[in-house]
Amino acid sequence: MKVLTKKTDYAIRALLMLAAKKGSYISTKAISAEQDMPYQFLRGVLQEMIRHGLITSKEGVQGGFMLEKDPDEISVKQIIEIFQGEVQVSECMFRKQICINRSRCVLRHEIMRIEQVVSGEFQKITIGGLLRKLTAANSAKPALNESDKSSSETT
Amino acid sequence: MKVLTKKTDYAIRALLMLAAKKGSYISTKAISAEQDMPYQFLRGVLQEMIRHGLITSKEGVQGGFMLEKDPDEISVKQIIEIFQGEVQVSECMFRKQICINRSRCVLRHEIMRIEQVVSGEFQKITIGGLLRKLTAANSAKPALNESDKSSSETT
DNA sequence: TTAATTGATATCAATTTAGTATCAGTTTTA
DNA sequence: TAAAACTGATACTAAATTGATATCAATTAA
Repeated sequence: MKVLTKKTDYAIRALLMLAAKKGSYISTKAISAEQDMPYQFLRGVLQEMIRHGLITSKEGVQGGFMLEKDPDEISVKQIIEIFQGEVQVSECMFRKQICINRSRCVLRHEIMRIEQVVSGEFQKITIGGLLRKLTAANSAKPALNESDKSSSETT
Repeated sequence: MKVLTKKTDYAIRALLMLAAKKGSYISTKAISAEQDMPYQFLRGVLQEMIRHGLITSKEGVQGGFMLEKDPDEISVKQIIEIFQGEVQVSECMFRKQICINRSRCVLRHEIMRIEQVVSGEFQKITIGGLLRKLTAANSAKPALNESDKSSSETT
């Protein structure tokens, strides 16, 4: 059970970069190089975020993307919803067919409770919040955007 | 973002039926008919659960499947793990590559916290618990396994 | 012996996910 | 003004996952 897709992951990390340099344009090339994401794929992700009003762009040389919204107003939940759709359980089975039998209903009720929990947790996490943690981590340790194998838990 | 796949859904509901008639064998045919699940697909799901020791089977006429474990010892988390793998975030990116850069690490930390929350919620829900809710619902309202459009919220 | 059943596979189609390629248009700058 | 560095908009592809079907062998009860 995988929670985040690549698109969501790339989107969040791109937004973190844009938030860190709010007010200036950063090119797809710069983001993809620094964050190690496939260039063309990232372009698609960024364009999708323009459509959703999270960022703006400037064409041509010195162009790129810039954060549009307040980082504290962008939640991970919003980003997930853009790239993976609403946090929900089993699409059709609980929504379209509307509770076929009791065991489905009982199960559905419990699952929907979890849906709320998960959704709420993702809403709590914002780009602004993540960025502050990121900056705090950076000031504690010298390396800024380099590889960091010291804090690696394999989990 | 879909939480449960069909396999997990079918598995849970099949287990609920087996738990309700613990000690006796129920055939795939009976389960698939009552719960409206595709016969061959369900067979695969049931066989997978045998391999994981949740149920046992008896071949031949009057054969079928029987619950092996205590319903209170079977959590939805276990079932998800059988059919969808461990509740985790973005496989490779946080595990295999072990924290490539800081933004990934910070994000990972938050996501892993949610992972714990979600996982914990799924662990709380057991077949036994669901069954009790199911029975309580059934005694409140007459219909046992029939369609139930009265308690339908479209969400 | 036959019908009902599971065991074990093999196969398939649709969807989703991840990624690549291309061409047109825009803007800076040399 | 022309080239280079960009985005906009699509079209395409490959691989993985999901959901489902089909088949044949073995087993068991009646």
